[in-house]
Amino acid sequence: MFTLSEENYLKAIYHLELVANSGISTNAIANQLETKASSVSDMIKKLSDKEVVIYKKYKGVTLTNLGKKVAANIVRKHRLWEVFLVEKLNFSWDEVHDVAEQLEHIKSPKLINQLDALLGFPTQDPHGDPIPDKEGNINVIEKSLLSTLNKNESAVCVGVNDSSSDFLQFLDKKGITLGKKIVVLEKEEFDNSLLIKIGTEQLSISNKIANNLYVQRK
Amino acid sequence: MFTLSEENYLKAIYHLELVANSGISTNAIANQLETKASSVSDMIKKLSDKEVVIYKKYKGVTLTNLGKKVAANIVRKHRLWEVFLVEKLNFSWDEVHDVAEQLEHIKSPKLINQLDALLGFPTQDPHGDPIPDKEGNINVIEKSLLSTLNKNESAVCVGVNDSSSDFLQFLDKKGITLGKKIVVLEKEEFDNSLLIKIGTEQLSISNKIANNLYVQRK
DNA sequence: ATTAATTTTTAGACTTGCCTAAATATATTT
DNA sequence: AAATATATTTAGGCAAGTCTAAAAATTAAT
Repeated sequence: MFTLSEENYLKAIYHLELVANSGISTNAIANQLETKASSVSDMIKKLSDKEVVIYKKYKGVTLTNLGKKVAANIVRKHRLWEVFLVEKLNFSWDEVHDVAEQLEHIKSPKLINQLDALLGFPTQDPHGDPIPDKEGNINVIEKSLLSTLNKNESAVCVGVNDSSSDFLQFLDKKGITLGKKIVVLEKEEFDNSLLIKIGTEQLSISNKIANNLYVQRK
Repeated sequence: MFTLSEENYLKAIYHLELVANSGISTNAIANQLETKASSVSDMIKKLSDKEVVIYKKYKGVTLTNLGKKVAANIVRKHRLWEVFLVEKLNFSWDEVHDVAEQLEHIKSPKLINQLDALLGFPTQDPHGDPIPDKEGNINVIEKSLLSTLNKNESAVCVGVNDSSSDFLQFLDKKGITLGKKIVVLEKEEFDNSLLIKIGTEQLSISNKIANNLYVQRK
C-alpha cells in the first residue's frame, strides 16, 4: 500500500516519463511537485525500497513495471473521476482537476470498477486524455498540435496540452470544444497565428493557443 | 481548514455527544478512535486552539457551535456518499462504510451539493441514519428499538443500531430490510426473544438482534 | 584537463500525529 | 478523611515528510 505522498510522486514520475527519454531527474520531480530536490531524494529511496522505481544515485529514476502499474491506476482513477464530475455532477472541464486530485487517492477497487461501469467505460477524460485500463494500458490516439496544421487542412479537436482553468475557459468562450471541426483558412508567417473556421465562425488563433490544442487530421 | 485526523476527532466527539449528557472524556474518544488517551489530550489542545471544542483540563470536552457544524458536515458527506454507493454503484449496505470513511474527507462544496442533487436530496442513509442538511441540522424521526415492542404491536423497520457487516448481512439473510413491516406475535419472557411476522414469514429474533434494530410504531 | 557552474545528496532540524511511561488529578472505597 | 483505584495529562521519543544549508558528484566551460 502506498501513502498519499508516495502516490503523488509515482504519478509525477509517470507523467514525466511520458515525455522524457532518459531517467527522470530529482529536479524535474521537485519542479513538478513544487517541492525541493532534497525531499525528492528522500522519497525516492523509499520508493526504491518498495520496488516501484529503479534508482542509481545521481543518475535519475525510472518506474519499474510495478511502479508503472500503480501510477497508471492512479491516473485511471483521476480521469474516471473527472468524467464522473462532468457527466454526472455538471462540473465544467476547468473545474474538475483539483477535486479529481483528491478523489484519485480513494482506495476501493469495487468503487472504481462500478464507477467505470456507471460512466459506460469511457476511454477519454474531459480533456481528451486517455483513461488507462485496469492493467494500466492506454489507447494512444493519433493527434497533432493545431499549430502543425497547414493552410487548408482540416481537423477535429481532440484534446488540450494545457489543462489550466484560464486556457479551458478561453476555449469555452471561443466555442472551442472537443469534437468540433476546424479548418485552417490562413497561416500568418509573421506571428504564426492562424485564421480558422470553427462551426460557422471564423477565428484568429494565436500561436500560443495553437500550441496547446490537439487535433486529429481529417 | 482541518486535517484528516482533526476531522476524525471532530466526528468522534460529535457521535459521542449524541448519546452523552455531559462533556466527552478523553478515554471515550480514545476508545472510539482506537487510539490512546495521551494522543487525545494532544489533539484536543489543537482543536481547542482552533475553537471547535471547549476544553477544561480533566473535565472533558464539548463541541462549540462551529465544531458541531464542521462535524455535522463530515457526517453529511459520509452519509451522502453511502447513498451514492448504494443507489448508483450497486454497493450493498454492509459494504459502504469503509469507502464512505475515505470519501467524507474530500473537500469540495460543489461536489457535495451536486451529489446531493444527483441523489434527489435524500434525508436518510442506507442504514436509516439522518443526513444533516447544509447547516448541520438533522431531522430526527421517532424510532424505537424492536426490543421495546410488546406483543401484538406492529411497526416498520427504519434503522439499525449496529452497522457492522455481520449484523447487516444477517438482516439480509433473514429478509429484514428498511421499510418492511413487522408484527410481534410472541415475546418470550425467559430470554427476551421475539417471534415476529415479517412479510409472510415468521421469524424468531434474539434479544441481541432486537436491540439493534430500530422500528417505527404503527 | 582543470576550473567553474550546476545538480544531487547528505546532515540536521522542524511539524504532525502517534506512542510509552511517569506524574498528577479526580473518584471511589473503606 | 485517608488510602486506593482510575482517569488524565505531561514528558520524552519515534516515523513520515518536509525544509535549509553544506558537502559531494556531475556537467559545462575555459
